[in-house]
Amino acid sequence: MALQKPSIPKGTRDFGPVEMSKRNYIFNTIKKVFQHHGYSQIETPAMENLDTLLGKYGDEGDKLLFKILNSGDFFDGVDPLELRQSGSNTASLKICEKGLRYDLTVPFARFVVQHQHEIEFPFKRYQIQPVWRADRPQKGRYREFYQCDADVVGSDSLLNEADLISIIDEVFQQLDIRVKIKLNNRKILAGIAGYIGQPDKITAITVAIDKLDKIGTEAVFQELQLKGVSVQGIYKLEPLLALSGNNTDRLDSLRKILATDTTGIKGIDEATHLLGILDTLKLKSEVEFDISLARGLNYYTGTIIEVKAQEAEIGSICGGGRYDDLTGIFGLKNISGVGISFGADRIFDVLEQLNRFPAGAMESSRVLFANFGEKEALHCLTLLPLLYKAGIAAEIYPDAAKLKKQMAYADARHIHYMVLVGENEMNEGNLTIKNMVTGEQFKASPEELIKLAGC
RNA sequence: GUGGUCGUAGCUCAGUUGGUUAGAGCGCCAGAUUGUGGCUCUGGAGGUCGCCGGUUCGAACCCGGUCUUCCACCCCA
Repeated sequence: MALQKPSIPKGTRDFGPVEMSKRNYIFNTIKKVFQHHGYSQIETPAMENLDTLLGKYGDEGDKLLFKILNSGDFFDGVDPLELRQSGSNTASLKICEKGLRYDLTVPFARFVVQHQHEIEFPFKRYQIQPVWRADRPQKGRYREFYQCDADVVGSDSLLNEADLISIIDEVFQQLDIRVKIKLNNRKILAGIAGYIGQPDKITAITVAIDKLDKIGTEAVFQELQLKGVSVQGIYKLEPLLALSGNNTDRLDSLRKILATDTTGIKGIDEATHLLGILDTLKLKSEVEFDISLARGLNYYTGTIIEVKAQEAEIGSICGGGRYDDLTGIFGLKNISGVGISFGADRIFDVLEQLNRFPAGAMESSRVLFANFGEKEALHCLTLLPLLYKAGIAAEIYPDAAKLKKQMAYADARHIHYMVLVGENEMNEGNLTIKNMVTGEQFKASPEELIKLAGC
């Protein structure tokens, strides 16, 4: 067999020990905050039935689904002629019944409906798992990446939104990333679409104005025209996008403009109420009400949340929102949910860029016993359990290699203490401890080692 | 899905109009130092120039295809 060059699929990555330490630092931080706020963990399978996934993310989303070819003879019972004529998209549905999950929210909705009788509502769950998108990779954009989701279903109280936003605030506080939390409300966007007389164009309008700060007002108007929004509509839209003042000012102005639109007013009420709650929470992060925030996912119906890193140029690192009827499609009506999703991989990129991983994020042993030979090694092996019992990560170098090599190994792995027990130490009944950071070296007892390495 | 871009040592990258034996820094290994890492010095190993094909007396260099990387759209964490 010809030697084959090993490789992994486009848009996927391997993670080495150093990267995993750093990733675990992110996951652990997020996980801990989720748990403190009373969320319980669940997991769902990597693959879902395709009909669970299809139609939940819009046409674009459907295209980005990875589909899994049926096992066995997938052509069995399929008319080849019909297959050929139906086009590759439709054809794929005839030979694939499963797909890789695209996010964690839809599988969660499925989970809630399927297990509704075992669940205590309101149900607060968190989930940290990879998702897959058949997108074209770019920086900060992968085909396999992790999402860290927290959702509350079965309660439409805005306290849930506030709780999730304070989670966001806490997580980024702990990770030492300065962020801006942007808020909007889908009902306001619907109200705007109604106000300018084109409620049917809500998607086109939201997608277009979402690009406002990126491409500017002119380009947004051009795109709107292209999408069939009338000139009068755009004329009415203009002052809305130009609103100024603080969050409250802008909401108040909006309230006057959208006065006759009940949906719009409801959205404004929600946003105002939420901002009021957040005010009393005294968050560390800046919270901004932003009318141009749209977010693509079709299922959002109320609050929309997006988080941007202040110090790094990267897409959003966390997003979320309220969806009133996600479970409805699976047969469970009147269950409202709200959730957020941290993009762990982008957060990784931000921390890497800002060099903000703490030194302690490097997981490694704290103590390395040098190996001077069989007899000495056995002696060290009897000491190791003492360290383990004290919760200290420790190991012995497996080979009686040159000390130089063993020390270089400790150095490379950032091991803090090297313990030397050779013939002399064994006879004297003590240890030589070398601090690999300061370089100082001294004799001590095992108890002193534990005391030293333990803190 | 559309348009572009990149690929040379483990890593970051040089490599002249196509011309003999493809280089550097870092890293790695060994020695200077038989129980002492980092710093220094000396030496060494390491290459299908992404892959396949074409043009040519001759290709890392030119052409086509393909895979990968990154970028702009689209969309998104």
